[in-house]
Parts: sequence; structure tokens; C-alpha cells
Amino acid sequence: MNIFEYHLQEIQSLILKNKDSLELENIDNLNKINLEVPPEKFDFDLSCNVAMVLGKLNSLNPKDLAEKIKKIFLNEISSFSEIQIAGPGFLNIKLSNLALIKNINSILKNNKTYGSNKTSENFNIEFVSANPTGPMHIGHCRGAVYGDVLSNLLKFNGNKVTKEYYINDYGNQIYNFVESVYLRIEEINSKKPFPKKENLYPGLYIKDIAKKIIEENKTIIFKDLKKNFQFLKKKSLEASMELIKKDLKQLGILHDNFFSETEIVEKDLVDKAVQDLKDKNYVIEGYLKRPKGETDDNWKKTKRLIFKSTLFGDDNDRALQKDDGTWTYFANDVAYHMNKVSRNYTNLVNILGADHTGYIKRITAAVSALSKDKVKLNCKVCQLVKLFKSGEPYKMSKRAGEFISVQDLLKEVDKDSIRFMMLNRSNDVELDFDFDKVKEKSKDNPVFYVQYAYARINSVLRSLNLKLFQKLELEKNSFNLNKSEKKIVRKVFEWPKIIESSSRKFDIHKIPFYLYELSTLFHSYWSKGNEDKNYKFIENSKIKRKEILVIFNLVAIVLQNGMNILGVSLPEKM
RNA sequence: GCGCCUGUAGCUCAACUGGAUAGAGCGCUUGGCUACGGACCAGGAGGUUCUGGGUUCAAAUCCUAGCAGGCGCACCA
Repeated sequence: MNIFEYHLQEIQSLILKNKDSLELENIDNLNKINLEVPPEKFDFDLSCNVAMVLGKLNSLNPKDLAEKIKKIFLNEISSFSEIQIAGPGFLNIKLSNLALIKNINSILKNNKTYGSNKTSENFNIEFVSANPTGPMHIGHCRGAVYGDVLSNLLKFNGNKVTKEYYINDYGNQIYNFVESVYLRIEEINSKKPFPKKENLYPGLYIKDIAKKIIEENKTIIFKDLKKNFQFLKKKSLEASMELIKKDLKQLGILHDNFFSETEIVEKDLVDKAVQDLKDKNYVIEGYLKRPKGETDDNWKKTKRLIFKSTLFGDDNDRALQKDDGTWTYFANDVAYHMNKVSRNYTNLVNILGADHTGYIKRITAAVSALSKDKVKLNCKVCQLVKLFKSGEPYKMSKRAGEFISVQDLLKEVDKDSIRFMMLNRSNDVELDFDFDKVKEKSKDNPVFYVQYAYARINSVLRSLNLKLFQKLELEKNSFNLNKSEKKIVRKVFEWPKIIESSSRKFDIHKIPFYLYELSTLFHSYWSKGNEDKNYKFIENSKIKRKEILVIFNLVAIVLQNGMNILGVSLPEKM
């Protein structure tokens, strides 16, 4: 139950009902009213800006209006026991004990779904899509975790989600990759040294792939790249996708669907997509401007098919054909997205690295054109990860073969810490990832801090031979919360709001931040017992008050649901 | 030159998308452990929210002109 949403609706309809007695002529902006968490110092449960919003629109003094609204609320909403008018006209609201009990009982009963806001759309989320030319490096890692957690979040919230990986197994880079594998095979078989050529992949994993192919195909003699190309391509791609899938698996990520670019090309989906755009009048046959940095000698003016993406806000129109008439990468991608549109998703999401920012406008334009604006494509960019180790920045470069791979990372840091740290920052800002810090088992490491709160809950329950989520219900008469407990309950009530706002804008970093804050309240609650015996949980090997068990369960419920979304484990013992 | 992202405490970042006296962690500093696991807690100092202008009851948030940093700017993928 989202008490903020529930009471907001109650407030809105009450305003409508009392429109005349409040002397409100204009109430067409009810959606600007919101119900928030008041600042801590006020010791109230809810805070509402209704008097300020409506006061402005009707030229009424917000504080006078607030007084009138306060009376109506207290008369008509039985869940509100006390209201204070504060600041420029905020209504700070306290919930009655009965309302608190009702909410708490409902959370305890519906623990598994607590926080879900129950929307029901159909998402396709494309993420990682790392080139199948080798294992994943740390740069891929952030987008991978982001996409996975976004999927979990949207699912938790009631949506259907397909997690998709687009395999770029077509084009020049694949040729270079296969050639690299071939040359490594020659190196192994004939001791020909691997040449230093710019476009080749020098990474040593290529050697492993070469070895594997040799061992698994002993009857085949690899003597001619051209002759063996198709076979080698197939085997090499399989091998590198295997590496990538292994990386993903170890990060706890499992895609539902792998979609191959080659398949798009071979099934002539590009021709269909381009025809579709032609039919809609978004394609012209024309000339492109000379690209910046290109000399006139190298630049041939050739007539080609061009997508008019400027009609959708792009900076330039985009080529669908290369010089030789073959399709561009973009054309293939248009076809891929037409395929996605045809699969009846309501929302498409692409998770991209910062280096692909420039691509967003054209592909968003393409989806608008193809779906006649019926399907939304939302591209989210993950900024760079800067890797540190004892103060020294780590550099990575896939071409040079000196990158920090996900495997390197996993050797030092466990999956839980990687995931949590990658999420503990807005995707819009660069992320400093410090090896040393992430390995620490202390407050410096937020993962442990949150896990530790859960472990503490379990340690008390263990000593009492109790378990979490056993039938627990509050009765009307006996209910008294101390200050710390009140704070925790309020924080727990906020959870559905966090889910709502983080799924609206895909701001998933709010979840780890929130879980950290909840854990802080819990650790503080725990430590109160050291200063004040009244705050001890246990007396004569029994729990002192039922409320304590309730708090334990509430915190545990939110920690579980939250960490489930993050895909981070929550051990009972540490 | 153009596009996108960022600029908030000494450092790393939040701020419910326009709300109240801008909050956390680290660092600094003062306290608290023979324990329901101190792998923690309580307190203090620390701010012209990059700068100038604008919009309004209210701006870190919106508009505008700049400044600084990052990432891009192909017929590559």
C-alpha cells in the first residue's frame, strides 16, 4: 500500500467536494498537489502543499486557506489525527494509531509485494550488447548491471519485461576479429609470429579461442582465411559469446533474448524497413555533406538513400547506404528496431555507454517514424567508470588488449559489491570505482552496511528461536512506538514512493541510497540499547515488546524486496 | 564549431523533479565497547549550490547569456 498515493487521492476528491465552501473557483491543477515526507524535525508523517498550490491559483492567502482545509481534513479523514500548518502553508499531518496499525498490518501480510505500484506495460530492454569480439570489460559492466536492475525494478512493479542483447556480429570489425583468430591459429600451427597491424585484436584471449578451435576441429586444416572464413567466423563468435555469457552469469545477469545482426541482414529485414520508411516519405535519394576531417580527394560525392531524421530533431540526416550501395550499421539497426516494434512492446529501452550518446537522436527518430509515434524508445546513457587502485587510475583499451576485464574484477571483488557500487550513483555522473574501498568490510562499504543490518535482525531472532515473516499482527489497543521506531516506520512507509519515483525516470540509484538510509536508522535503533536499557530488545530470553518484532519484520521486508531488485544477496549470517 | 552529460561542504555524492533552516558518507574533531555481534553508535565544525541576468508566493532545480570539465560529432561498429 502506498499511503502517499492513497491519501493524495483522498485529498484531491475532498477538495473537489468542498470546492464551494473553500471559495475555490479554479481547481484545474489538482495534479500539482503532492504528498511528501516532511523534514525530520517536524515529527509528522505526511506533508501536503495543497494550500499553496490552490492559494496561488485563486489569489487566496495560503495560510488562511490551509486553516480551512485543515478543518475539513480533520472532520472527514479519520486517518488524520493531527495537522500542523507550517512554513509558507504546508499541512503537516499525523496519522492516527489506527491508520498506522492498518498500514503496518497490510505490509506484514503482503510482504512479498510491498512497494510495488502495479503498473502493467510491456518493456523491451536492450542492454550490454557488447561487441562479440572478446570478453566484457569493466566499461560494459555498469550498463549491464543498470539494465538488469532496471528490468528487475520494472518487473517488481508489475510490468512485463524482455531483457535483450543485440549481437553485432556483422561488418568489418568481425572480419578483423576472425582474421585475428586465424593468425593466432597460424601462430600456433606454423609458428608464424602474430603481426602488429592496427586493426587486429592483439588480446591474448584470441589465442585461447584459436586453441579451442584447433582442438575441437582436428580434422580441419586452416590454411586459407578466405576459404575457412565462414566456419571460423561461426566458431569464433560462438567462443566469444560464450566468454561474454560467462561474464554476465557471474555478475548475476541473464538475458531473455539474444538477437543477431547477421540474421537481420540475411532475412532482408533491412530492405523491408527502408521500404517502410520510403512509404512514409522519410527517405530521400541524395548527397551527404563531406564529413569533417576528410579531404576532397578522398571524398566521393555519391548518390545514396538517406533517412530524414532532421524531421525528428536530429542534427543531420543519416545515411542508410554506404558508398558501394551496401547498408550502413544504422540501416541494420533501423531494421532491428522495426522488428522490436513489430513485437508489440509498449516501451523500448536502450542502455548505452557514454560514447554512444551521439547515436540517440537518430535511432529515436527511426522508432518514431517506424511506429508513427506509437512506441516510445527511451535511451539511457551510463557515464564512464573510472577505475582506481591505491590512488592510481587504471586505464583500459579494448583494442590494445590491456583492458581490465570483468574477470579481472571478479578475481578481486565479489559480485554483490560490484553490483551495489555500480548502482550507488546516478547513471548521469561518472563513477569512481575504487578496488580497495569495495573490498573493505566496514561502513566505508555500503554493501556491507546494508547486509549487516539484515544479519543483525537475524542474529536476534536466531537467539530467540524465532523466524522472520511468521504470522504477526498488531491489535488496536496495545501499540506504542518509541522515537526510533517511529522513524523506522516512517521510512518503511516511504518505500513505495521510492519505487514509484525511481521507476518513473529510471533513476535506480535511489534504491541503494534509500536502503542505506534505512539501515542507518536500524543501526542507530540497535545501538540505543547500549546507552539506555529501556531500548534493549530482549529480557529474560524473551522479546520485550511485540512492536520490536514488528520493526524487525518491516525492515527485513524492505531490505529483502530492495536487495532482490538490486540482485544483491542478503545473508542471514556474515 | 555543434550535440549530450556534469558543476552543490576539503573529497565523493544526494536532494521525492518548483517547496520549509540544502542533506549523507569520507576526512577533521569530541565522546561511547567485559556486547541482543563495536563489521557499530552519539555529538561538533564545515555552504554565496560555477558566474551574471530573468520567471514567482517559493529556484540547486525552469528560461537566458557565459565559464569550466567529460563524452561524442562517419559511408566505422
